[in-house]
Amino acid sequence: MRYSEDHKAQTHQRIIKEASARFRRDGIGATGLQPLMKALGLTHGGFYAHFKSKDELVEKSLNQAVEDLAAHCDDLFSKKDKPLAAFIDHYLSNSHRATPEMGCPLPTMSAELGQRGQASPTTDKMIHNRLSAIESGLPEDTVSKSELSTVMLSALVGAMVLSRSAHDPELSDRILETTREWLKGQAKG
Amino acid sequence: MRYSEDHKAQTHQRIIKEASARFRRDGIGATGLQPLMKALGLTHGGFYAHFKSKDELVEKSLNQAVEDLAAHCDDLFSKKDKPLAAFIDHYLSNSHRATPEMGCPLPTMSAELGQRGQASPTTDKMIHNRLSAIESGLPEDTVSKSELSTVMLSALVGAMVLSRSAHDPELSDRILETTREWLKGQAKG
DNA sequence: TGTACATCAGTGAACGCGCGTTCACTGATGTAC
DNA sequence: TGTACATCAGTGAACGCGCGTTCACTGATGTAC
Repeated sequence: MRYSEDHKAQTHQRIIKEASARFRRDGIGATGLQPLMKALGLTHGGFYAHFKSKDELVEKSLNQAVEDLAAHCDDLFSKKDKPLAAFIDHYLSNSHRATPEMGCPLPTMSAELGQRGQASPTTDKMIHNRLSAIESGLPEDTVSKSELSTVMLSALVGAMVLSRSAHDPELSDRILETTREWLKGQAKG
Repeated sequence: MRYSEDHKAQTHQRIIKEASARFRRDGIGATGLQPLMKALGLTHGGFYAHFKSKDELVEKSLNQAVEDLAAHCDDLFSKKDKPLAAFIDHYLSNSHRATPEMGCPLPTMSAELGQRGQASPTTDKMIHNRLSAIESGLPEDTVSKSELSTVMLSALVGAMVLSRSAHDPELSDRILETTREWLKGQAKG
């Protein structure tokens, strides 16, 4: 072989990783396959040796992002003693707002996935992951954990969408901070 | 004149109206000017007699949507005795979920506006409108009206984004219903 | 040890298509004389 | 009353461009004999 044994698998993963970042940062429709492959030092023709279509790449990128973030989330929930507060702080942080390409796909991709008619079980898996993470961080004696975690996820996603689209930095900050502190208040029970 | 005196102004408005619907339903990038003009029985060449670019149309469409929804909202708040509960019911209704083209631009357009670098004072105006509407519907004795209305708007927008992107109808319904009932509980004070 | 062949990840030209945008033009009307 | 001209909303062909996708090919490697 001209390449090492797992070379193709590595390239496959590199494409997914780069795509998953670009889809979140620029949007799915605005991400071209040609520039994407070029950024990896490859030519666009080779793309179809790895994926049968752009839609398949979207699906796989989403899956990858879900797994990465689930791992990251588990990590956070196992290390901190107040994991839910830490999660909220992280989700509604300036750094998450500034780096959509590394962040949660829900505020960046889900609207477009809906519009493209590309909602899939993967989208649901992502939502369920987030919901159960939040739920596991709620105090034992919380009355309606499932309901509260649903509302909390809605507020997290909505606040990030709004703060990213606000033109005035003060408005953007205020949305983030207010929602963050309020949710942490709720998280205490 | 070949056309009535306000003919051009009418066409101008028809373009804005159709665009504002398509932008919300399909996304900005996925909406072509050619199909848009065709749907109005016009040819695409004439577009630039009305707008200097697609971006200008986006901006004006958003402005139009903001004004329409503000009017609709004022109407709702003046007629009902529990306007905030009615607003929440309406925002998180099945019918709003099913007709993004007639609904709030925040869940449908704001993420893309951010990604396009097209966030503008109009986006902020839309957010401020919604915030003050919600705030005006909160009970007199609410402790931190401004904070609560911010969180409520985040939850409204997030719940709509999530429910529209969910693949499983049950999950979609559950997000809508749970957030709706929970927010109405908060609205009571 | 040397030669012929198979493998296969990646190459790059080409495909048709729709995009946003430009522009010379049309043709029905109102106005001037 | 009739003719020449100005107006201007809308027409439709054309522009260059990037898109997703296809495909015949390359060339470095491992294998067979």
